[in-house]
Amino acid sequence: MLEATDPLLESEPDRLSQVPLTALLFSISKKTRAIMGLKLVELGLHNGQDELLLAIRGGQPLHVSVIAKQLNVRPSTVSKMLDRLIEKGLVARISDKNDGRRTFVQITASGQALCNEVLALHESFGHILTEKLVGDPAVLTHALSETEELLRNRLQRLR
Amino acid sequence: MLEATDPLLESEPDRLSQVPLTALLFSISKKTRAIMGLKLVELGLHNGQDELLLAIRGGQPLHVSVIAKQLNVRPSTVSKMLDRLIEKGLVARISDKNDGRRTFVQITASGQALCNEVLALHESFGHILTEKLVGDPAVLTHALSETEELLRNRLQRLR
DNA sequence: CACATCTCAGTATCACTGACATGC
DNA sequence: CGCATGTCAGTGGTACTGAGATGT
Repeated sequence: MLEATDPLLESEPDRLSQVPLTALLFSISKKTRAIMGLKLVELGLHNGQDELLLAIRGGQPLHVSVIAKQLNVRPSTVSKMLDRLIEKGLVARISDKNDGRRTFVQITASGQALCNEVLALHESFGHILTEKLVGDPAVLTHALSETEELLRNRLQRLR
Repeated sequence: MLEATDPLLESEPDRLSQVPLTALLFSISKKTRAIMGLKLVELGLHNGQDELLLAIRGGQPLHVSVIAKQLNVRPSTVSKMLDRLIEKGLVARISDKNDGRRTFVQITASGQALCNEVLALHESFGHILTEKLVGDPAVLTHALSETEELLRNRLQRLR
């Protein structure tokens, strides 16, 4: 159906190969999100909470604004997410004694445990990706790596 | 930082290249969604409405359940999205005279116009992806194509 | 006082479930 | 009647804006 390797298509990449490329990228994004959403529900999580958990899995407390920057969302969004994660006992708010305005966020023991499950999920997801891959995984990784960098730069410029 | 082309990494792909691969994929998904979300707001759209519009851009009316299947969501979700898109004058509900239970969804003229802007957006997005790419675009397209197919199969099995 | 940080209230949207009306 | 299709009500989550509280 898709004939990316057809040399004829490369003669006019500006018009022919871009729309399919973006269509692919959008499709991949939506499906990745959808699949992860289904998997995360099994862990009792929703579609952005894993990212927050992973951000603080190191154990050292992070400030709300730092997390917000990392997740590319507003501090108020993080604050509301924290309410829910705290209710589940996965994270904790800790006041910063050096600066009363700031709030530290720390992962709890059960949050850490869940985090490991999330990581296992990621690994099994990677398994799916590579096990049926006919091409070289390194090629895919490299292509995705480049794509990710482009998007990261782009997003920073837009924010 | 990432050394995907290092042959040493390929010796044990099961453990070494999977987590980075999924991390990349997740990062790409989130960033694509974020960037598109920002762009769509400029068109007065939100993050899933473009997909619905594109689904019916052909002009021929589609049933709600068909659209739902295409977007991988429930018919009730589509129904609520329709309320909002109808309010903006982008789509219309049309009753099916052959089957009173069913509802056709058709794009309006202004919906079609907006759809073209969405497509232009996709094209410019593709431009971003390819213009700074050092490798062969066909390689990237092929890799993404394979990834998309894997995810599609996986999502169908989970649904 | 000006500024930073976070929280809170309110809004919009996606997506789900479950109940219901309608029609085959 | 049983089944399918779509809508509606309600819930829960992300994410935003803008207003406030608190502290530097």
